[in-house]
Amino acid sequence: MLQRIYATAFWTKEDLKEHLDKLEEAERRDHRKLGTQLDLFSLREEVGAGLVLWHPNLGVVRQMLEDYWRQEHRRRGYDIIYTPHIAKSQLWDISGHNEHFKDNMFYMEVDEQDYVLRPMNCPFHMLIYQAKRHSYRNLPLRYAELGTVYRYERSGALHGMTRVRGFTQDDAHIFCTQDQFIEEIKRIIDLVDHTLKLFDLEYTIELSTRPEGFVGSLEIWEKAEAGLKQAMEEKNLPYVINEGDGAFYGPKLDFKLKDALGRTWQGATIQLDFNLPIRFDLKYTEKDGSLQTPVMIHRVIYGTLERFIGILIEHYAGAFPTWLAPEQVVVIPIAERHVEYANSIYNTLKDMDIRAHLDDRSESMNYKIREAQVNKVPYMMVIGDREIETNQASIRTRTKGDLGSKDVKEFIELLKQEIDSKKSVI
RNA sequence: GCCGAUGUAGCUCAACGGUAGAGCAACGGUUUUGUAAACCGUAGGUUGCGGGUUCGAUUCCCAUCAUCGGCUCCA
Repeated sequence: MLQRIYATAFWTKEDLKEHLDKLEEAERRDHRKLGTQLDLFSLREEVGAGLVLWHPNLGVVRQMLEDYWRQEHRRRGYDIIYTPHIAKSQLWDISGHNEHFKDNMFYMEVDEQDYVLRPMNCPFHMLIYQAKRHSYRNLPLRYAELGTVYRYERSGALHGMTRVRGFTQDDAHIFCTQDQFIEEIKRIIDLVDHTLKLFDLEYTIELSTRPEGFVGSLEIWEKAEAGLKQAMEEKNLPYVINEGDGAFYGPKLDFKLKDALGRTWQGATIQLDFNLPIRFDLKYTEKDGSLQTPVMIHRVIYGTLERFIGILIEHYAGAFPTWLAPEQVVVIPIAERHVEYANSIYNTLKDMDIRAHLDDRSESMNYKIREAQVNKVPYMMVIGDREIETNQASIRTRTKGDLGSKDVKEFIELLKQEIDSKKSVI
């Protein structure tokens, strides 16, 4: 009989202590723990493994990410589309998913027809492309969708929000000519870099090249790989090459993010696809009138909202920057006679579209402050006799503590600036 | 899916063969407070679900679902 034994060894006591400190910190930042503590999300046995319930607090964070995403995509020439979450099995025969991913898909039968809960969005996007004739003149076409998909992941692979069975990809498919895809890839890299910088996330990039059993011509693979390398070099970004690790349908660039435990997670990915456009018989008319097959790029920026936000929770240790914070300000009247003035401040905040809450419970100021701190609310406005006299508010931040009294109007202006710029200014 | 572990109140945990207990949260009351927890009280559980062993199971056994650590796989 074989017995497996795991051990971790250290040369010195200091190394051991460092390791233990790191574990403790990782536990403190664990998104699953913070998910309960901060009332962000839950998983329920009766719903099913790997299916996330987003609570109102995390709903706010998601909305902010989605708003930012839509704005950036509109700005960068994407068309936003919506497609169904299920499709007849026939569609997945065309795409080849039934052949390759059968074990990972959810099937159902209705009216003696087989349907599939979609594991990917691409087939739908290609059908939209197919809906009309295309000319080289209107390429590239960029279809984007926050597409929710379902994949039957192995039970042992599930992990909090970062590895689940139902998730929303911030997906897009770009249809372009062979002369355009390098430029398109550079544009995507820009968007990824811009987005990850916004969250102060560090990443590493991996380029995966042609595997055994690839589809498409050697010529286009070489052009594609060279194109990806060229794009990386022109962007002056370091990357490592995973020789032969590309998908059978095309080479790809993967952006890896780290969680609190130092584990790396796949985030953004940019994949060239020489296969699906052929399977779906996609065409466009070239200058000379001939019909050509477009190059398709699959790409995600966040990857999935579930995983990305899980990583963000750990990255910020639950203390979201003001623009993302579920609750941005708590107004704390010290005694009952301060509630009226506090309420007027609260109404002003609300009118300014700032996520605020008036804590007018008959609890002590210290209790309210503690609760706001525990909930990691970025700002507290404490209101007492002094503040009412001077038309001010005593400002406390979750990180710097008491900042003293400030003019209410001026403070709200700063706060608004901080939210709009998505950067800390106070 | 595999190897190992765990599942007790909303949360964090205790009790471990003799009809479940605390703190916090919730609710009611008192208190009106100056920068991280005022005080008193009330309520809350077929111990994940199903079976078995036993006079008796939260406790032991089996199965199942879920979670956790690792492997494999992936966004």
